[in-house]
Amino acid sequence: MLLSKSCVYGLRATLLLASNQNGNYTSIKELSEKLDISFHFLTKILQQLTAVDLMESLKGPKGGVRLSKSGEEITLLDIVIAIDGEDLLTECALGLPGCGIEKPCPLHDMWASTRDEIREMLESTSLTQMANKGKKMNLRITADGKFTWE
Amino acid sequence: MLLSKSCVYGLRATLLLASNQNGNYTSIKELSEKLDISFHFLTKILQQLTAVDLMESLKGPKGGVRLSKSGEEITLLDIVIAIDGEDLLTECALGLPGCGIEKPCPLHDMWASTRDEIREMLESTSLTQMANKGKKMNLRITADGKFTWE
DNA sequence: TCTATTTAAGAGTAATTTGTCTTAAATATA
DNA sequence: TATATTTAAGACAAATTACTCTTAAATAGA
Ligand code: FES
Ligand code: FES
Repeated sequence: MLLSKSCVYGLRATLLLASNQNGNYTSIKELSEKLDISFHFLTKILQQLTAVDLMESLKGPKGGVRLSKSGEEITLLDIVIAIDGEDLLTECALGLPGCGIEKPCPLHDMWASTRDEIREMLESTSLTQMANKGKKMNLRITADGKFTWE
Repeated sequence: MLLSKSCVYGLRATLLLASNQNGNYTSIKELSEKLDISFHFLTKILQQLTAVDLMESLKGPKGGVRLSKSGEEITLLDIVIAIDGEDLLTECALGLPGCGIEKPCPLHDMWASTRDEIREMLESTSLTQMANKGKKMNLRITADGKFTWE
């Protein structure tokens, strides 16, 4: 799997947040229901995003989470790195320690270029871009497809 | 992680087999020692390759494993699919079921093209090609780099 | 101030992946 | 045929990932 489940859940949730960013807090309960993700699990994941200040949270009634800046300023890469770390983008395809430095593995050239392309793709795409695309083309971010971008 | 550890171990072992393919059987013991992989674990992994006839095995003294055809005819993709399955090359980046069909997810276009590129890269590269490259450029297929392509 | 609501934190469970160990089956060779 | 060697198979254990549940802390609003 390219991305962990946690990461995928984090992406889905932040896409949703970016899709109707209005300054208000959205409760994790609401996110978890719309996205059909376990509430407690999603809470844990989103905590990782608030920990690195990609999100802000507020406890209590009217509380919830919101992006800490405009969704245009947050890239998919920001979310991926916050949750899965840099491994995907730095590790050797053969799992050898210290990709690239000293002695590369036989797959290095091929993999390094594909890997850079993945990074480029994630880095050049903002949450808002993806959310807008999803909204405009009515794309899917849940398994059943019942989700609607209001 | 792009590839599972099992898959990576399978690739390393088959690269080694391709690097000195002479019709003889190589014992898994020898492979596991050269590659610094647990013998029993590697045995299990290679069984998956013999199960799909990418390798042949022989029990007893002088026994071991060998590629069932020329390493030029076996691609990296063959090994990856035999061990990790098609998931990496067919699954949705957001983990949604049925990538592409019906309603794609917002990442679909981007991911599908990157994914095809990964497939292309694995499919167009044979074990022998990689092994020759490794031999010629003295590249690394173990963590410590002590391994030598005799 | 009191209460209901909501995130934070952490313990605990389940599933999957990774790795170990033991025994059985096959086979080359003496 | 007897023995040593090697893969096959399967039970088992450890580590990681995925998920659940309970309790604490914060806060808006009555
Ligand atoms: S060293 Fe293996 S991919 Fe870089
Ligand atoms: S539907 Fe998500 S990548 Fe194809």
